[in-house]
Formats: sequence, C-alpha cells, structure tokens
Amino acid sequence: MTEAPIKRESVSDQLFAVLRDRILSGRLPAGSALTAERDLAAEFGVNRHAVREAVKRLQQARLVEVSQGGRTRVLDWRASAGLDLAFDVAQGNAVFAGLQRDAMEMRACIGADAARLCAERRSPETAAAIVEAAEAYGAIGADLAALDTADVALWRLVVAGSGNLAYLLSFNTLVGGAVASGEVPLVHRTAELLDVTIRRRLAEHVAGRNAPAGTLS
Amino acid sequence: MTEAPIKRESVSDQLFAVLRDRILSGRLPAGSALTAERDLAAEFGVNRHAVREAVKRLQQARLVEVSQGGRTRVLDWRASAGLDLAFDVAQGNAVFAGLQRDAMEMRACIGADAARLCAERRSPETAAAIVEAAEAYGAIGADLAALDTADVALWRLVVAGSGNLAYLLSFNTLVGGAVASGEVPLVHRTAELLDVTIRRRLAEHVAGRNAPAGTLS
DNA sequence: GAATCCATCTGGTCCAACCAGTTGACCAGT
DNA sequence: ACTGGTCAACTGGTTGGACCAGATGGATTC
Repeated sequence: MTEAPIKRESVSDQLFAVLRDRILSGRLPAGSALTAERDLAAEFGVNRHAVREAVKRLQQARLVEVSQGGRTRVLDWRASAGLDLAFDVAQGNAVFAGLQRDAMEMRACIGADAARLCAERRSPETAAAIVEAAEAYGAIGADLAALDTADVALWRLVVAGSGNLAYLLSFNTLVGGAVASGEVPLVHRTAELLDVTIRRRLAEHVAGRNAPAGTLS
Repeated sequence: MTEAPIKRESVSDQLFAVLRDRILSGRLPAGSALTAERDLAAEFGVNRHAVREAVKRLQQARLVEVSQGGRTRVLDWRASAGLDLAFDVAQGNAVFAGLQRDAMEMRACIGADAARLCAERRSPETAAAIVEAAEAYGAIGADLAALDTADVALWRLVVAGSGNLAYLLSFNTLVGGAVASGEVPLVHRTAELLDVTIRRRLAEHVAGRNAPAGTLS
C-alpha cells in the first residue's frame, strides 16, 4: 500500500483549519468579528504572520471579510463560500455529514450533462481516448481502488471533452481531496463500479454523437 | 447606481493575481518551478511576507505545490484547480473567454436537478418562500438588474431547498464574483429574464412536488 | 563507479517596528 | 440637546532582519 507520507502541517494551516471549523460549526456566527490578529497570535502562541496567512486563506475561501483598519468579520458561508470549501474539510464535521452523498449526486448531474455536451463537441481524438479508457476499464477486474481511479480518468476525459471549463474545475474538486475519500466509500459503490457495461455505453454515446440515455452514472 | 467602492488592492493580492495569470496563461507551465520567495520579493520590490501570503493563496487554489526545503512547483491547473478559481479571474483572460457561457450552462444543469430534489425534499416553509419569491419576481417589471437579483434570490431558495450542500456552494461561486458580472451580460439574457411564467412554473413544481418539466431555466 | 558528506539552496517561523485606515469617545460650537 | 470636528487607540498592511528545518546537488571518500 502507499505509505502515508509524514504530514507536517504548518502552523498557518492548522490555524486555518481551526478557524474554519469554528466558523462552519457556528461557534463564530456570521456577522461577528474575528479576534484581532495580534490577539489570535497571542492566544495560539504563534507569530502574527502565521495568523495573517491563515486569515488570508479564510478570506479567499470567502468565510471572512477583511478591511484594513476595521475588524475582520465572519461571513455567512452558506451564502458566500464556494465548492472548494468542501475539498479538505475534516471528516468529522457535522455540517458536512451528507457531503459525500451530495458530491456523488453532483458528479452524476454534471457527468450526464457533460456526456451530452461531449457527444456534441468532442474531437475525434477525444472520442478515441474515451473508447480506449472504457476498454481499459473493462480489463481491470475486481480491484475497487483501481476501478475508482479508472472511473475518474474516464470521466475526466468526458468532462474535459465537454468543453465546459466550469464542469472541469468542479469535477477536480469533487474527485479530489476529502470529498472523494471518505472512510469506506468504495464498498458502497461496489455494484456500480463493477458495472462495465455502463461505461461502454457512455463511450459509444460520445463516439457516436448519440443523445445521452439519461442513465449515465 | 451603486457607487463603486474605492478598492485598495493589497500587495499580496496583486502579486497573487499576477502569479495566477502567469500560470493560467501558460507562461509558467505545469511542472516548472516557481521563482523562490526571496527572489520574487526582490523582483517585485516587496517584502517576502507579502510573497508568502500570495503563494499561500496559490497553494489553496491548487495552482502550485509547496514543499519545505524543495522548490514550489506549478501544478496543471486543468487537472487540479477548483471552481473557485473562476470566481475572480480577470475578464481579459484568454483561457476563460467562454467561462461566462460555461457558468450559465452549469447553472442550468444544477438548477434543474436542484429543482427536482427540492420538490422532493423541501419543507412547507421553503415551498411558501419560493412561491412568494416567484410572485415578487413578477412584480418587478423591466429592470434587468433587479430581475437578475431576484432571479438569484429565487434560485438560491431552490438550491438551498434541495438539501445538497455541493450544489449550494457551487451556486455561490456561479452567481458571485467575476463569473457572474461580465461586461454586458444582462442584455444577452433580456428575453429569459423577462419571462415570468417560467419562474411561476418552477414554484408550482416545487410546491406541488411535481416532477420537473426539464425546461427549467 | 557508488555511497557518503556537507555547503547551500529552498520554504517555515519568529521578533520588532512602523505605516495606514477605522472607530469611537471626547469636546467645542451652535 | 444636537451637530460637527478632533484625536487617541484600536484594526489590518508592510517592512526588515534573523534564524530554524528540510531538500538538493556537487565534492569527497571508499
């Protein structure tokens, strides 16, 4: 198995995670003011620059609003945060309990539309690559991890072939990070992953420019 | 009109934008090493801390990979970056020329599925709020900007009511930032925005738990 | 030629100070 | 009593320099 690489989480990364979870859990409600940078630095016993890097990331995640001179205020993440927020949230986060299911639901929705668009817009090379990927999928066997990897690779071709950049970027988030790697995600998808036929049909659809059947994974 | 607030872009924000565009434009190809922080600081005449904040954001956007001791390497953003990347890209960015169209396409796709799910899972309160929002929409008139705002508000209720957090977070990105505010976006949607009936039908669908007609904006 | 060592490069963290806006209490004038 | 301006004390933004920690690659050694 792949050796889990030693992860030395930097101070600012840890701080970011702590503050993010405080906001997501509601302990820091929307509209409230974040503790001042200097005070946070003192509270956690770290340098102010580390705090600033963490806050900068909170700002990019649109969890807080920063204004020079004024206080940093907490935003309503349900109304402002983006999909990337789900990329590396901790598994134990209560708010994100159903996130795994949501992500699969979204993959199915986007996948179906991407397949439709890909059938319209794909190049001959893309079609060939998708057919090849579908064939490679059928040759794997019963290795769930390998099937999952191949599934992502196949769908990546389809999503990229759709020509829709928004789909592609969303797909990256949905198949990467913590969203895609739950505790025991693959065993729940055994039946679906072992279905080679559905991938073959997908490839035929795209290659033949057919309208999607609507039952694409 | 809303007075455009004076924006003082911080050094690290500017630097982030510059480096991001260098990567997106391909001038910094995937796999290449980013200039060292100290050198970047010298090159732009800023302090290294500002550089670090910018790099930290690049890292969060999954545009680069940072490793202590080693060099910071540029990632293939097409394979790693998330949807949030599209939130505030500059309008002139060539790679993102069709992004506006892509975003609308994705809004339609997610909106349709969210409407389906919302009809299944919505609470009575949500249904009432959606009906009310649809009625309010019809009372606006021909003010395109107001219609757009009301459209977003209506759809937000539907997407939130779907119970799918991934949809909600994606929706936030798609309707916020630069993706949603192109140069002349609204005039291209005049006919669609003036169509009140389609919103009424949407509200009826959700309220009546009907299956979606498939023609929902 | 292969393994080892170490100067030197990289990012990570810290301290201390100052600049630049915002806030709010205080005070003068009406 | 109300309005307006002033200013001290916050807040975030930026800078400089120093040092720690991990990775790298060439020189050294076997």
